[in-house]
Amino acid sequence: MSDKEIGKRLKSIYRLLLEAYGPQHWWPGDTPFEVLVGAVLTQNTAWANVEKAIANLKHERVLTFSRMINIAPEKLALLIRPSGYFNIKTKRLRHLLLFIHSQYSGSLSTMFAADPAWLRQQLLEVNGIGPETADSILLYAGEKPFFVVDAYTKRIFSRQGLISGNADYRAIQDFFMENLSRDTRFYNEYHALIVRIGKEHCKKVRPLCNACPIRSRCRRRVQVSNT
DNA sequence: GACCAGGCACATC
DNA sequence: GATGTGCATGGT
Repeated sequence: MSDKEIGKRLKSIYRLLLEAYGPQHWWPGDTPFEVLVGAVLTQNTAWANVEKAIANLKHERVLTFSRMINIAPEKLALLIRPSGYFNIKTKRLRHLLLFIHSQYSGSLSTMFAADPAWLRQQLLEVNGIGPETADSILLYAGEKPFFVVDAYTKRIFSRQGLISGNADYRAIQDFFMENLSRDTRFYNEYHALIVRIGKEHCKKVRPLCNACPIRSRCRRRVQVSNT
């Protein structure tokens, strides 16, 4: 398949998803700081559990940079407990906050004014910030055009036959970014739609059901039993 | 009760 | 470099 055909295919899938589900209005957060915190809390975690943790943080009024960096780690862990992995996530949040404090004086707007590629490298050096979390922060908190790759992206697009099943993060991200124009709004919506269809149709073991908007192109099309 | 969720770091081979 | 494991709560 030529590059031109791949680009058309990716845009076609995007259109199908948008027609089926409409705009997803991501990221679900009121401020860039809330988005950044949510990006850590949602690591391998259902969003509904993250919402409970965010609600706790809001109720205790610690969802700002200066408040969160100053509260006791034990208290932070207690508040984010519903999002799971609360001890490790407390450490990861603190690593991230200390990085922003030392490098950007605790200012997200200063941080996002830095060269995006350089900032991405810096974020990846923070313990607890991997490629998906870094790209989520860059795209959804900083509005920088980085395509976010997650488990659903890999599963869905390998089933579509567009990427290899053993492609790594960078290879998959390059695949999208080399075949789609670098557009923050577009990347925002595309990833959100992938998560949406992933939750409904493309879970790890569940086969696609007949209502899947891209089923006709899916290699793993399986008849669903009556359960 | 098993499986899954919008990952990541680290140990081991 | 690839593979396995710990981290943990809450919904289905």
